[in-house]
Amino acid sequence: MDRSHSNALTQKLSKFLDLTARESEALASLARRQLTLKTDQGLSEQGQANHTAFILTRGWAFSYILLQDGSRQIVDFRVSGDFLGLRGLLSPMSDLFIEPLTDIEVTEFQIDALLEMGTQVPRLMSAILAALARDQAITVEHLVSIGRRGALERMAHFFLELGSRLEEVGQGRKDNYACPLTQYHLADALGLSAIHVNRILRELREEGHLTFRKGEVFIEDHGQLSTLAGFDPGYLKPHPVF
Amino acid sequence: MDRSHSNALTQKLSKFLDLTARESEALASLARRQLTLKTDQGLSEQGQANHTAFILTRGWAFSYILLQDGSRQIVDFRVSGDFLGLRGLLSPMSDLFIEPLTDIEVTEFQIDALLEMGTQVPRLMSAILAALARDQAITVEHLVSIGRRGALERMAHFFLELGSRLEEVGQGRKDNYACPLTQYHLADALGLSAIHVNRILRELREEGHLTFRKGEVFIEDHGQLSTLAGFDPGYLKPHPVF
DNA sequence: CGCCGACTTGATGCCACTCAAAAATAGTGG
DNA sequence: CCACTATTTTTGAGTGGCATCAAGTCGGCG
Repeated sequence: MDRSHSNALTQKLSKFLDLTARESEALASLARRQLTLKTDQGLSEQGQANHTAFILTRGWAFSYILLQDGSRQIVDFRVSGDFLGLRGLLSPMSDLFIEPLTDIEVTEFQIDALLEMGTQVPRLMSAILAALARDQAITVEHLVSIGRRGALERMAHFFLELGSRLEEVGQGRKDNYACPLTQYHLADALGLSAIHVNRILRELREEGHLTFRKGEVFIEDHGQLSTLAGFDPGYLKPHPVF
Repeated sequence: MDRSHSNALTQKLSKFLDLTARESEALASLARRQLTLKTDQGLSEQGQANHTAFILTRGWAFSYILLQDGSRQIVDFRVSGDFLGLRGLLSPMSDLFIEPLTDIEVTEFQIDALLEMGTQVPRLMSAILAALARDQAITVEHLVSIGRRGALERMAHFFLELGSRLEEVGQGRKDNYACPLTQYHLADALGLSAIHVNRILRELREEGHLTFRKGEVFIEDHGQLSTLAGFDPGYLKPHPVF
């Protein structure tokens, strides 16, 4: 897997199937431009208009929904290799916002062109479906966490998932990685209050399970914590496509 | 839209784009067989093996995840016209179960054949992506409900969504429809205890908002309740595809 | 008729929220 | 480099929403 300098789209889809040289080339030609965005530049608007979506190549972003009472539900944090705004091109999505969490780099591509390409190289279409399906599996797992796990398990599960996803894209180890979130982000992602997040973090730290300090996460005993949180990374692993 | 007797797949996808006669025919040829399933026959297993998925044509089903402590999180209730098990073919999904809630009828189709067809009729592929994206939008809305809405708004939002979805497929009116769920189902879908579900239902009834009795739902003032619950059906409406 | 699943209601308790505010940290301009 | 401000983190006290425990009612069905 020595494609670290090739196209972001190529890297993403190669997680789901082995690309031939020809396929890689074709994909690479889809990338329109590299963009650098700062913290306050939302990118939900960008895409809708000109039928483009993005792949995140550096930094963190997050997608969220704002309720009328001003509260916020964060749907997912997006890291290197994740699609941004792909779903918004395919369905209404009312009011899902996407915002950089740090300064980010993204590569832009056109959905039309991608679909067009799918007709010539069918396997690519499967890969895109698989990527979409994986995102859906992640959302479902968050739903389960918020619906049926206590605050502590929920928090633990969250950091375990994050660790796995980051390790997968070479951004750290599953039990030790950089993480630029604030406790407010955690609160809005996990359906808790920021204050309670703080207490739970303390509890996790004092129990020797996990430390989250100054933008870095340490997980003491990954196996033990996985059991505690009911974390089974099965839903994250891409699986071979036809 | 007088295709009520045509193929289920045709009906489903025609929500997202206008099919030509040729396209309809091609799609119709994908359906392998009609199955009738009873309440206790799960169908997660069925699909995975032989690469088939289903469209629900009659009755209700639901998808859920079981946690190790025995609790259950229902992800979605599926009604006529919804896909069943499509995502499971594309990603691992660890342990998402799908089960009939009533006796149901489904039409089976092969994912491979569907993808294959997409290469010849590209617009179909867009429609499938759109259908998947809509399911994702629904899941996200559930996430928001559980994460950030109080029990009463959450319950109201749930019945409002259900009403819209049922009306869309001609299974009732958005403010009055048949609904075979038990309070336990509601509890596991909404992240509440069954007992609390009961109290909230009573409150909704006494406040004159909504009645759920003997498998039937009445919504008094749809507009008012929508405001109360923060329900905006935008995320449900299919939107034109390229 | 007796059983069982679904629904209902009351009492009690805890988990997580809100309100309030201080301490630590980071960012900014003089 | 330091004062100043904004953000983030931390802690305490009090409250409330929702869970749990317990038990009784209703209707359907063998």
